[in-house]
Amino acid sequence: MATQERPLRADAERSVRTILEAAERVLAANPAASLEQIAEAAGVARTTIHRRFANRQALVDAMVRNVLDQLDVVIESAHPDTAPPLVALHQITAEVLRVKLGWPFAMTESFAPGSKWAQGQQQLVTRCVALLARAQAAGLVAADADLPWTCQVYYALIGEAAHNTTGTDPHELATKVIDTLLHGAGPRP
Amino acid sequence: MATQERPLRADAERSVRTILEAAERVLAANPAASLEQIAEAAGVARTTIHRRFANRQALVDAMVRNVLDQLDVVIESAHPDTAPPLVALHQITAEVLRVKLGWPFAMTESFAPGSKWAQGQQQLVTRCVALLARAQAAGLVAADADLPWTCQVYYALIGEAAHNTTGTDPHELATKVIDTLLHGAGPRP
DNA sequence: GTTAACTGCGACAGAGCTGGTGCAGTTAGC
DNA sequence: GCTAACTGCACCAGCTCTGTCGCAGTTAAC
Repeated sequence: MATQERPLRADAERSVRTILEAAERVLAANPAASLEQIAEAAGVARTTIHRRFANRQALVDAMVRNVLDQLDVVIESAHPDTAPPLVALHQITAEVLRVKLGWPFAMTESFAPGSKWAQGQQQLVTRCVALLARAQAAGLVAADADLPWTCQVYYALIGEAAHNTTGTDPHELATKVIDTLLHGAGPRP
Repeated sequence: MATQERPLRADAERSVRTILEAAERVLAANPAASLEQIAEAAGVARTTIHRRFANRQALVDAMVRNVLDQLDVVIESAHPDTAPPLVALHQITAEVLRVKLGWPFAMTESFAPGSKWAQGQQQLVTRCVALLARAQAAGLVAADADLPWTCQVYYALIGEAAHNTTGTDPHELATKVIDTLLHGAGPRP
């Protein structure tokens, strides 16, 4: 079966990575795809997936945990509590976009409402709101802004930007996202 | 065995409605739900669903067609080509929100990328861009704004607003959406 | 070099979903 | 009131997916 604690051998570790990446590709295209299809995309026998992951849910969970860990690192390394708000915001946006472009399925899965990841996600929202509050204190955000709503909009903008296959440079996209978030589409004074 | 052209009897018509509404409720909660669950929610035998809809896809198609028709009516009645842009925008936003709150599954389904509804959706985008262009001419939107991107943001904002169960009044939500779309979260001059 | 871990393959059982049929009872429409 | 349409029910056939097993061959780790 799977999901044991014993350290994996190097080749097993490798096939786990391969499976996770293939699952991302396949499930992004079709969330209802079978394990058979995932195995084929990974160049692996279906039984191997079952050996490494107890069931489909365990596989998805591993994918989600993977991106959540990445997001944690990304946010931490942007120093959202000490760096200038706009700098941190830009840095985080670009990096989150990079993660989202690579792991779209796992990303949407982790953000699915009412999932087991709700608490982990709530933690992200809290940090996001905290950063926005710093931006507010710095005058970047209106004093009377609805921060949870702004945070929601921020996530949505990142999601939309990730759909834009044209501008694939994360930093360029990040600039657009933050510009839209702060100023909208209206005329500038 | 279904989707015939012969006019349905009144009771059959009624059960079709019941099934569509139940399907919306069930599939919104779980897109992978079985027809059995939908039938149960509709207070109907599963075979009845099969009698009215050739297969699962036909059922979903009917749901999507239903909302697309609603959206068409909604947009048309707001006179997007003649009414003042801001008025039309607000009117459309509020009504679309009303539709989305009632048919979240069908709505996201119809907007799924690469679906058979892509062309119908493209038509909506075109009309949306046209309306935004009028708003641009009226000075509501920056002259150098990226209209397709703005339209994308507009859709995303509507989607997010629909997740807000707190402010359930469509007009209130519409105000928030348009305000965010045009001005973002930054401080007002 | 030995051993334990890993993999592919073939096969299997079980479960769930789909789509269909026939029949008896009810109901809308004329 | 008559007829055709509609529905629920029981039942069935077929399919796909999941999860498991054993075995033979390969490979990493000591």
